[in-house]
Amino acid sequence: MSLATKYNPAEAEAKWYAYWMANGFFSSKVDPAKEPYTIVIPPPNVTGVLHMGHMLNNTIQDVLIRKARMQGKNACWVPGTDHASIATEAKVVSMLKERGIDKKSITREEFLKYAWEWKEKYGGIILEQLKKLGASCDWDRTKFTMDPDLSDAVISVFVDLYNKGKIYRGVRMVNWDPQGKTALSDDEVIMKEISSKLYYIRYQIEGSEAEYLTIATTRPETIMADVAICINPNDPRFAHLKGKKAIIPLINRAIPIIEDEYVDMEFGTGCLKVTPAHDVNDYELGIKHKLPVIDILNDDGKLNEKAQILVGEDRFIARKKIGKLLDEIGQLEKIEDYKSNVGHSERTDAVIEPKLSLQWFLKMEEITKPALSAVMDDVIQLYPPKFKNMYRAWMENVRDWCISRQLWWGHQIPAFYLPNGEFVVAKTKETALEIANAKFGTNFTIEELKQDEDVLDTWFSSWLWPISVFDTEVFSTGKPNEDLKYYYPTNDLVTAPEILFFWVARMIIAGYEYLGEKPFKNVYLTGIVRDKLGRKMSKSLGNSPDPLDLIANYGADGVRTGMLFSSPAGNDLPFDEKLVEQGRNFANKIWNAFRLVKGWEIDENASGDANTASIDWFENRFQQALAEIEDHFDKFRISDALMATYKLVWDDFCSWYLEMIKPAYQQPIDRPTLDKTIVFFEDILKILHPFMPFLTEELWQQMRKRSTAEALIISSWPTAKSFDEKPIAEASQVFEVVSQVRNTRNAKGISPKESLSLAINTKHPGLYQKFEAVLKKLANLSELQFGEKVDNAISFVVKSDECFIPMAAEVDVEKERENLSKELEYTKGFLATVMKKLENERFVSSAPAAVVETERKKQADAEAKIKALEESLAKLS
RNA sequence: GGGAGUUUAGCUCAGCUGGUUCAGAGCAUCUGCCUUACAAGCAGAGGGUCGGGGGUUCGAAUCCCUCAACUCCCA
Repeated sequence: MSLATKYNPAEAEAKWYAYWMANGFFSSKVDPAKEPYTIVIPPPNVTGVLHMGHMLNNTIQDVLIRKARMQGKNACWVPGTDHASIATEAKVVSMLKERGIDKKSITREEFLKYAWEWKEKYGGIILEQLKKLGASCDWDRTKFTMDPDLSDAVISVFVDLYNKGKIYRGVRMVNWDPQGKTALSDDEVIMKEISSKLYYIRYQIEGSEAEYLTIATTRPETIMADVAICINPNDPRFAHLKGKKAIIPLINRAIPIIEDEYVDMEFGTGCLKVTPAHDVNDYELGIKHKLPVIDILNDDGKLNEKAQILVGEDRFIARKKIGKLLDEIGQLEKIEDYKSNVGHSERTDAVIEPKLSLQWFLKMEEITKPALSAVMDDVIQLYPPKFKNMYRAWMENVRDWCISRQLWWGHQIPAFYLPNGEFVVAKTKETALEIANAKFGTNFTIEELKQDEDVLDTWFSSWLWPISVFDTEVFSTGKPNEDLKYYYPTNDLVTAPEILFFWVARMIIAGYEYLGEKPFKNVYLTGIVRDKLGRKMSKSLGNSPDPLDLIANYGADGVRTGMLFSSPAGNDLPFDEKLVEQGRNFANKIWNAFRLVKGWEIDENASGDANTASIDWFENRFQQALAEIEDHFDKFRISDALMATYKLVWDDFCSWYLEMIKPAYQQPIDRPTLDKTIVFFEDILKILHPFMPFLTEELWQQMRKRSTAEALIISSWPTAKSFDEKPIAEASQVFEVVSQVRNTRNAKGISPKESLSLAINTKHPGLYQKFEAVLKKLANLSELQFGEKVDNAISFVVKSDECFIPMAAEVDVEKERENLSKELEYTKGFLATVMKKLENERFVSSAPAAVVETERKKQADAEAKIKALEESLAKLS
């Protein structure tokens, strides 16, 4: 035996990945004769590194694509990355900072040069890491959202939607990240519960020295931006204040007291300060009551001169100082502890500042309609379907999408501002100039046009991904190319529920808007990978293992199966290294099964008759398991498909089948059995391949000499055939007898080496005779007899068959009686529950015939078993 | 505050439109084994009032009501 007792993954992984690549097995070309099966990768951040979430997500995609490939489909998995504006720009800014360069001191062009350098250096590392996992992407198709053609597509779409009147520019309250100095979409804001303080502040009533009202606020630093105090018109406490004015403390500016039922009389003091520039609700209120807007904060979150006091102070420092100042002049009534939900930037974690600013928006109301019905009508299927509700809630209450970002890294908005204060949207500056001069009858020069400084939200490019990876021109031409016609719509999308709205919904929107067709048929939503304590794995917590270390320690196949053991769709995966250990052990088990089979000598003259029953059983059992596995795959129950495969391989193939046909030590095997066993092994390698590509290819190639065209990765998936339940049931009855004999050994402390004899009192001796060789081998029996009564024996009952193991030593009759009685009691109890049903007239008359029939069968089985047990008991005396 | 989801063995989860010994699987635990494919293993075993309560039904983990706990989304 030349093979090591332990599988060494590292070597196989490097070898076979290179082999698959060299032979172009991952690549896909349009072929109308074949059915396409397409997945587009959720593009990871170009400068990111592989984390556990990617591992789970991409393992699932690879399982799906490898299976489809083996099923003869034209499998195409398109890889790529996105430019992740905010995250990447933040990284570049801090890289420049380390080099002593301030972003403000350099031009946009210089900055972009650094950014591209950064991208060239770190970009694509993540794709190389995916190869270690075994990802069988068509790497020739690798795309990046800022590739020139993909960028062109983004710009075309912007211009198109603008021309259709769906994109507009407007002043809106946005989520402002003062640290990243950019607007964020609602989805990029994370709400966190924060302990803060509620400040109770007194505002003097104008024209009355002693009279004042009190407001409660968590943001005292914004009082200088107050433009009104609002009371509820139904609130008797403040009726006397109607029409009067209040004076803002510290700056002594008088503001009107207005009335609106919006004010909650229960909350705080019932008086609300209205600050339209710094609160979304106040902004709406301001519009309703035609109030002015005073914005006292700069883009960086510091107070500006409109605040009059504390100019230049940071908002949080100002908050504390205002509190102190108010206290000094006696206008601070009290401070209470208070918990509130405060928005934080997903990227920088800065507290979000509601801010009025001029941004670009996409109107969502009309454009989302086909995308909503596609999911509601299951034209696009979500797995698990529970996410439909969430999807609908979002789509029905969707707000216009703020698509501009105050960044440089990304697609610069193609809007050009003219000296006359107007602007023109066009793909290029040249076109913009033509349009401008034609429209306004002007003679502007190209130098006079100034392009919008902002870039587009990254999602505004990735929402085109399932289209633009195949065809970037269709957005302007309307004519799909051959690739797009063939591969679109794609089949399955595998992604995280967190981005169901950000990305999945928007891809659906774009798909219908530009092709009138869904971008994918199925959306498989994975869970979040968490640590043992249930925390999300993150770099900042340091609770995530390095995926590449895991691969090095447990093998890619071990990690892949480990990730899938416990990850039903949509459920979080509480990661435990035990799982990948189990995966590794499984790989090793298969490896050793191979060592066994590979080590057998052949006796060409030997007959295989003794093994025909075993072979017949496994053939049917394999088909039964295959049907089950296919069903799991159809329903996207990937972990269940893996578990069914795992049990078939470990329990049925290794623990039963191989033991059944295994020749005695150093004895040869017969040719027919070996040939059949190798076919079984090959089928097993096939169904394992999507989960464990490396190990299976390695063993496949060692099994026989293979040509390139015979590689496992492109071999054909086993064909499902109908199967016969009978041999499966017969074998399981025989296995039950084997287990009972082993159990008896265990209970009596008899060594497995000591052979026993067995007598069975049965109406079906043929069943046992068929498996006689197997029974003798697996239970270590010297003799198998059929007959009525055996003296001094331990007995047990399987189905209605009495089994006796004669003992050399005296059997403890009382103990045996006790055991048999116990089982008799149980069976009688069971029979009673069955009879209760059958004696119930209403059950017999109202239950379906098949159900009644099974109950009758249960009755017959139980009665037979009771009879056998009673006979065994009688023999004990 | 509004909505959704979850609750089944120590852990992670199956259990489809109520009815096959339906109370399951994997892991973990316990017992005995280094039996020449595999100790990363082999052979056995134990373990749950299906969150609580009520109802519908011949029959409920499954359907309805109610309470409780946890999670997520939105405000």
